[in-house]
Amino acid sequence: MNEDMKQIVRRPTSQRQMVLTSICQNNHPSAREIYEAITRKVRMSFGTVYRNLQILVEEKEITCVQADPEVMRYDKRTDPHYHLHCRKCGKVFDAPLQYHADIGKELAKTSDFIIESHTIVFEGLCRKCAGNKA
Amino acid sequence: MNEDMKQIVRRPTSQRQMVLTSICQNNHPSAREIYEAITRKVRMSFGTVYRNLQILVEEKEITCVQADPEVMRYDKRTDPHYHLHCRKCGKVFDAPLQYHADIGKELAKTSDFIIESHTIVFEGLCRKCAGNKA
DNA sequence: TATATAATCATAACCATTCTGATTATGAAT
DNA sequence: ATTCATAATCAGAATGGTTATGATTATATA
Repeated sequence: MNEDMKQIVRRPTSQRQMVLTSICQNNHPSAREIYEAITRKVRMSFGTVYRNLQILVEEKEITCVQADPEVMRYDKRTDPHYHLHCRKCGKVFDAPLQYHADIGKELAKTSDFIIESHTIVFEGLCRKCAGNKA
Repeated sequence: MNEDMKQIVRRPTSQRQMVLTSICQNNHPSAREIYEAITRKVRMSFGTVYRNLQILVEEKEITCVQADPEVMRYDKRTDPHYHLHCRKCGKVFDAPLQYHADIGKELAKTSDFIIESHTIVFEGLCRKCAGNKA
């Protein structure tokens, strides 16, 4: 029996469920936003939020989105899609644009890089911020 | 004479020139990498590196690239183009792929978001890391 | 040459994220 | 049910990238 063979058996916890629920109820929240939403009702450690975010990503229940340079954001969606990032309020939105799975095909021919996935982030202003005279 | 009217007159410095030169001689370096490359030869404060990076971006002499989740990287190129990010070594490379200026056109119609620009990051393995059995 | 102020330096502060060590909770075996 | 092993939690410290501060230095212009 090898050390590396030993696989961790996860135990479901109310804390992890709350983190997941919070993500599902919010638009691409950051760890801090999740922490604040939860601790308005119950007590939870910041470390617990981060650890459960990692676990949920590992388990493919959520994905993380690197679209806001300031902070990592989390997404209830696990299917590949693109994002909009508002440079004013920092919020991230799903882009209503079809996913182009073969966008890297051309690249795979001309490059010796092994492409596994790709992301597209559109920068600009959300409706609300554009309204408030950009 | 309004306070806001007062415009800063920049003075060229050897430090800023060294930061710029370092970026031109390296592949998408981070602030730390620039700092280390320079301080191998002369003494320079970390704050000076960061401040000059900001200035060079403002002056559009360089651009910053958010492709490595760990750290901000800087690019001698100022024309729009895409990037490859190696998930193993973290290095960032230019993607040999034509820039599609109108990729957001469709989106502009179906979304109320004001799109100003977009970025594409391809994730995967660089040649070197792929060689070293991924 | 004097003056105003931009730039530098060293260091502290800040913020997001990760780690640590003690304690608690849980699933499985007895 | 009780015990046991260990996953999960908590509070707080540590880490690492980045920004701010305050004193000092350098430089463009009068």
